[in-house]
Amino acid sequence: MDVVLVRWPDESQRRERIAADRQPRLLLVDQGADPPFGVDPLEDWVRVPASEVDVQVRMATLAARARTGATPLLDVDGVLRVGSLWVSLPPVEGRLTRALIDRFGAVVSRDILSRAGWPDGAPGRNALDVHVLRLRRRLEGVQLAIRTVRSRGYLLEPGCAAARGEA
Amino acid sequence: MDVVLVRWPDESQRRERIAADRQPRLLLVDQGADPPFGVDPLEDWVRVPASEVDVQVRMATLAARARTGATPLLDVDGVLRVGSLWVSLPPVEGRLTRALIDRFGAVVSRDILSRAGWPDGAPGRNALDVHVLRLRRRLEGVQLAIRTVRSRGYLLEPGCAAARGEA
DNA sequence: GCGCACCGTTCACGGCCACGAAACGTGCAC
DNA sequence: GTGCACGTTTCGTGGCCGTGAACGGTGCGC
Repeated sequence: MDVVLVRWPDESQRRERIAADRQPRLLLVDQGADPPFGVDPLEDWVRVPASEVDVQVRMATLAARARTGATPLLDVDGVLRVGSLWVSLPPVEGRLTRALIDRFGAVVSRDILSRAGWPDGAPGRNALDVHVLRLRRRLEGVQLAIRTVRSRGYLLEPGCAAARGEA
Repeated sequence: MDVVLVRWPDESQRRERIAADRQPRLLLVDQGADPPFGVDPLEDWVRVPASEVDVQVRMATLAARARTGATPLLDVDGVLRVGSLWVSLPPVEGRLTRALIDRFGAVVSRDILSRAGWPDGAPGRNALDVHVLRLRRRLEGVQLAIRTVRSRGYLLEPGCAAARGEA
């Protein structure tokens, strides 16, 4: 996702719109203006005029943060895209993945997954386990990991390589 | 938690030690040096010389991020989140942790913990000790520590980085 | 001083259950 | 046929949790 440049304080309401969209942004702070205050890691600011390299580094940092926090995208054809990587998912695994992405980073119960994967009623009890296993293998290729939360469900999160910031 | 000022690139290895402790830090970047690159939201940098207000704002931002990131949060699925780290807690340990978080930083008596962990009546006397032991090990992974207050109870506090600062 | 009760820490063990993983079979599409 | 998607069976592994027991520090009574 691209980093947006915003003049501060001139474009302060544009900043709020962009923040609501959770887009990374770099505020260009006018001489004499007070810099903005906020805890959002997707926002940074720089006092203008600034050297080219300083601006570039801040933008790159914001972009990297956005990348590690970005949620994967599953299109209607069953293609899962994460950054520049992608895999195609068979029907059942696609539906499971959609349920996991809807609550990306949070626990999804086996029950919800079961209903998501088989809307017309689940097959045997172990079918879900096996499909999670196969889905895990497939998701390694796009740097996603399914973590087990015992007796509660599963959770989708960025894989270890992605967490380290490797592209 | 206080923000540490580090000269860059002179004190680069000090920076790494502080980063390992998850302490917020502001790097003072020398004229002519390349600014550092990293995704850690607890790190920021400023090109020296800089105006007083700029440095103050960056330090305040880092301090605010450290505060919000260091406060543990236990969600309904038994997942304990501290900043970007998390662990899943089994039922008994989850209930103990909830009682400890409700009085974060203060002493919680063994009696209250016992009732919190086993609402339907506690098992043997040793059960609480053993669960506290196991909970301690688990919480190391999210930088939290359970301290014993002899004959009073236990208290939960931020882990090693903060402890080093206090001692 | 000594012994002793109290309190807390840690380990080892066993039962139970959730989950992981391999192997196999079926059916479908190309 | 060949390959893939999918479901089932079966077995192994490891987590959760309570118990018992050994060990050590602290403070008290004598």
